[in-house]
Amino acid sequence: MKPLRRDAAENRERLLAAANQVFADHGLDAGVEEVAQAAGVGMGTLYRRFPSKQALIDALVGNLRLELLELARSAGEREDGSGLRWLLFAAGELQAAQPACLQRLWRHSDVEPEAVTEIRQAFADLLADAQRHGTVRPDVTSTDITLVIWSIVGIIDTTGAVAPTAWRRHLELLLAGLRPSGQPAAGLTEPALSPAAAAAITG
Amino acid sequence: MKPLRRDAAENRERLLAAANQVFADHGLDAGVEEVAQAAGVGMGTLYRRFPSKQALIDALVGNLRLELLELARSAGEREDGSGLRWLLFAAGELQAAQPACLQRLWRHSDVEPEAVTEIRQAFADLLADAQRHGTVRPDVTSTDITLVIWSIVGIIDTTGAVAPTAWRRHLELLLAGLRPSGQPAAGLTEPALSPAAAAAITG
Amino acid sequence: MKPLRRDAAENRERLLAAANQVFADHGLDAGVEEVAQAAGVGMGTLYRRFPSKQALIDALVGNLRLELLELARSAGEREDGSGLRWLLFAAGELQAAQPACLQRLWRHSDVEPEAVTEIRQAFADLLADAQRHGTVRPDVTSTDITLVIWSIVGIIDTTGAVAPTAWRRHLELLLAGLRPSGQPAAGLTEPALSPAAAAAITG
Amino acid sequence: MKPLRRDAAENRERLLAAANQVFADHGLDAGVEEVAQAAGVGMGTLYRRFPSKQALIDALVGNLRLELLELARSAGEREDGSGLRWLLFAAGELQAAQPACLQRLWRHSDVEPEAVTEIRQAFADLLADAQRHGTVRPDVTSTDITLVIWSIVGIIDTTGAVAPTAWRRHLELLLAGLRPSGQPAAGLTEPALSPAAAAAITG
DNA sequence: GATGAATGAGATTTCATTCAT
DNA sequence: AATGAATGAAATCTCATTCAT
Repeated sequence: MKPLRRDAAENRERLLAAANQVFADHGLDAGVEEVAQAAGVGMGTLYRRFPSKQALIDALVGNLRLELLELARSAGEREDGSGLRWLLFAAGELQAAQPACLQRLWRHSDVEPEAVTEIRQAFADLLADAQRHGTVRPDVTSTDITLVIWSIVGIIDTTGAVAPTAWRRHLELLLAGLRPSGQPAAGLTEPALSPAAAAAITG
Repeated sequence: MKPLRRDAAENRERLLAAANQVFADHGLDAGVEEVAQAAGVGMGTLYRRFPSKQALIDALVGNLRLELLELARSAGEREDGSGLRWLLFAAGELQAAQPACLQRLWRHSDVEPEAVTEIRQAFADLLADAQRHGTVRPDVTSTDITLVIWSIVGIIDTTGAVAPTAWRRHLELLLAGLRPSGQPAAGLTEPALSPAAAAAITG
Repeated sequence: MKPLRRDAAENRERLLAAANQVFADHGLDAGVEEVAQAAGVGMGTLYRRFPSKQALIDALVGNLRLELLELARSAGEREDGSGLRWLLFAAGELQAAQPACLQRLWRHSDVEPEAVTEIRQAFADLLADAQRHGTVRPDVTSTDITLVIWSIVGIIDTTGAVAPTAWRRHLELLLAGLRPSGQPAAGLTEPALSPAAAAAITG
Repeated sequence: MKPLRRDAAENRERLLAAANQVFADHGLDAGVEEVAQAAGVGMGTLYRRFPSKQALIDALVGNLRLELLELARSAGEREDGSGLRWLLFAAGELQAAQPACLQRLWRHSDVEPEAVTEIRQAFADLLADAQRHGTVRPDVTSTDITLVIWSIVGIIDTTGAVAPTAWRRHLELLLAGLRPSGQPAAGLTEPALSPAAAAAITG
């Protein structure tokens, strides 16, 4: 596993960036040739770096998982019960910024499986922490948080192209649903999706 | 637009049912030949009924939109403020039962546009009704409800194959987030997604 | 395993014939597109009949093996000790006429394995018969006959394009080598390869 | 045509040796990259020494032809009529030891054409010598000997990987076929191909 | 001179769509 | 009208050859 030559490493990065762009714009069905062109390299270079289209997608997924892991670790350092909320927003930002393979991100695949496990554990710990601090009702489970993420993915998947921050307000509402019974709901600070945008999305 | 002969109409229905099954099982990338086989007809018949694969998908989308419209109209007849909640659950059931083209359902397309408009209006009315009855906080907008639906779509898309009812609990949490500040949160009656299922999905 | 429609069966035959021609002329490395064009059909038709290039080659090999089996059975009906000689010449003719996949014909592959077994057995029986009739020396084994065939394959492979009958005289010499010690050698009735042809082959 | 620097000459030899190995193991379709790796050099070095894959193969062919020429000259020094037999066995040994490009060895190509001519002439002379000594029947021609060689090539090509000496017994039989009518056949001293090996080859 | 990354034409294979039977 | 075979453009992937380091 020797390190890549500098030019090779550059091409690898350009390919990943191009793939992110192309797949985000045209979906994972976009041809690899388009990716290669967007990266400014030939087909052969793409296939030298990534032995198959799947491997290219996997690399994107893996990168994203690792970035999420970084965020999860950062969130774990907070000790005031705000880590869960912080991580959910941070994960949303990351996913909204890199929507190329959202559909594969949380689907079974063998890329960086330890990262997934650790992220899941981090969410569980942060949930417990939040519940200890009384900001989340006690009957919420770890898998409820998982669903929160998948819910956000669904929103970004639908609205991302037109209203890339619409998910934030939805997350606020979700978090309001998680608060303990007695605790008063905070006001919604994020703006709602504009009706015009909603109409543009749905047709 | 003369009516179809009876056998032709039968073929049409069988094709739609087969498409629903096949696309739900293998995604929209599944081949049209598989659909024709599942319907027990030849390719020529499929293309006589639907001039393109896209037209077939559009027909599924249109049907679903019309069914949702039916539900929306039913919900509108409720006058006790419960219509919004009822419609959201009913729409979830429908979407979980027919996950073939969820991703296209709420994307721009010219199939049954009046239905979409009317559904959107129905949600707006039901929201106003709920707010009038004090079951939803007043700063929730109509597009917030739209996002609730897309959120549920995201959940079903991810969990549907393994845990087809997992979305219900999430919707309960979401609805809890919509409740006015003073109103105490109800207990969660739907079961949470099992950790085993979550692990099976994510890998 | 329903029978093919007439037109489909025709196309199948034309593809096999075209493949025989193209592979014989340009080797197995020839592109499948060339085969399709030679058959006068589109690529899709080729791949509808044969799911891969390998399957196409296998079909050729299988056909040839079955034809050889027919010959072997015919040879077995002779009871005057001449069956071995007859079969060797007949197999030579067949192989010289269809040199497309000689190299795969006798290599391990799972096409019609029973045919191979039966052919091998036929040769063994014919050898024993010839030895009983005193036309082949007793220390010749069944695998010696196998090598005779592979030897002929080598000749056809090299000379087939220029001198498609050159193998015959070589087979006469080989058979002379198999005769019992006392038996006088017959005259060579087949013409020798012309020096000009040999020079043309070797360069 | 200045001589190569010592290290360059070394690289050339290592490339030829590697090509012999790789092509023998995986056929001439093996990639040039594999050859370069086996030789422990980079692609650029390979292409500096040999301007194309064909040139590399040609070099192997040329070497083999020159080695055969050496053998032919040695055989010519024998004056007891045994030269032909000796050369055929020696050529067989050489070809069995270097089976990388047997199929090209006797095909038209412009590498070392004088060697080919001289080898052919040597065989013709040795044949005449053998006939003069009465060890080969008079109606055998020079091209018959050529076919003997190609026959051996066919055997090695098929059996070489499993039974690298199987060709010897076949050559004995062939030589028996060449002996004059009156001369008694010698016993076969080489072992026959085992049935197990034959089965392993054919499948 | 040596290296190995980059190139891109060409190979195999798929599949939405058309058309002869 | 129904069938399913035929079509061919487009996708993924390979590899002999070139070229920047």
